[in-house]
Amino acid sequence: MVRTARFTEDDFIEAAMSLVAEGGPTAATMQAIARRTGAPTGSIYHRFDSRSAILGAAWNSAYASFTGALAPLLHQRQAREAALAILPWAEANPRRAAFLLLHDPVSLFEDSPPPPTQRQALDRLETAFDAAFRACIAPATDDETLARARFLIFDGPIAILRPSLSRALPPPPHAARLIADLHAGMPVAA
Amino acid sequence: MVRTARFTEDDFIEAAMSLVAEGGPTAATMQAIARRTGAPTGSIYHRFDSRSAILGAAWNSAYASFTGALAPLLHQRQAREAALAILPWAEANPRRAAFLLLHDPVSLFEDSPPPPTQRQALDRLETAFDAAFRACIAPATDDETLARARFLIFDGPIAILRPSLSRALPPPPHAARLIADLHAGMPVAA
DNA sequence: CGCATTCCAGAACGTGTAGTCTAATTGGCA
DNA sequence: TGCCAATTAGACTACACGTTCTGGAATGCG
Repeated sequence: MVRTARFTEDDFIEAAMSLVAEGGPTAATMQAIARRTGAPTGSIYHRFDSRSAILGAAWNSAYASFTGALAPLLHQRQAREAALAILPWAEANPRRAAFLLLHDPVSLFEDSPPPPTQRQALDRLETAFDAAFRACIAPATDDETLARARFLIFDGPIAILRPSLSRALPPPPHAARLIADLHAGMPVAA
Repeated sequence: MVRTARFTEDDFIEAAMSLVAEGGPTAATMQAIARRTGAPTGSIYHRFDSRSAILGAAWNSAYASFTGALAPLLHQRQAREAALAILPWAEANPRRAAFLLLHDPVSLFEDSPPPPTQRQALDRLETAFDAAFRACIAPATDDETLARARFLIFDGPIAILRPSLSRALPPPPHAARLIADLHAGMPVAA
């Protein structure tokens, strides 16, 4: 290292995340990232091969953070606690949460897919997290139980969280009550 | 009328809807709409002032269809039946459902908002539907009850429906059971 | 039969995009 | 002090996009 770097990879990842969180995938143009970080576009391409590479890195980072918060609870077969854990995670990682949960991933990579290396890393993250999820509901493996658990642990809580996420507000106090009631009235193990 | 029209407004609306349903808002470019309908771009501009006008018309049409299917049930205070009615509606209107429920509306109009006329028409649809929703949960008006009901009637069922919507498949048989269980374990009137 | 009107048709324009290229700057090290 | 690789810097290219423009084709009416 012979010259001190003014910009790190994380600077660009953070900028891309918050731009997507605020204005959707198309808001994260290279020039918008450059403006937000104060870097010229050339410096971004010095760190990343392409725009998809930045978005892919951001996605993997946010996904790893999310699954890292939930996987231990799933392995302990605590479905309710895992669902509730989404709230403090989102409050502690507002940009990551809005980036990951608010916008549709298909729009992120529709123009060009992320580099194969990142795609493989994401595949590993996904299979590891899927294993945790299946461990939580084992021994059931039928489609209905899977869909039910996916709704109770992920999609339901995320739907409850979405209104406050899209307003960049912390989860309201009744969000936790809603999720708890959801699990009380409709247990994962039917 | 002096020359028979080869393309109608609905041709372009339908094309825009299915393009968005399949590939997100950015997939519905004017050239993509032109390709799908077989029309040159000039013919599209003969029917619509702008791209936002097409997307706005598509949105209003889909929203009107959706609320038209649910509002009567809400006025009869049948929250459970309204939530369940989303399934047959989505099965009967697969393109509209995927267009309306799968993708984030903020990405649709982020570049340029729809024409004021359409915006006002949508406002009217929204206030009318909100009145139906409030009639369903009256006399409660507190935030928690509103959020709870919104989740039970709309966001929850939509989250249950989303996986099959994004695969362009009809709702699986267990979707109705899931929604029914949701309302059985967690009634709107707490 | 030709005129007026409606519509089709697609080339052309300006803008904003992702990505490239070349040069200038920086700072540890011999 | 002078070298050299890492990094910044931003002009530049090629392209896709939304939109406009001009011309031609069709059809009801007099």
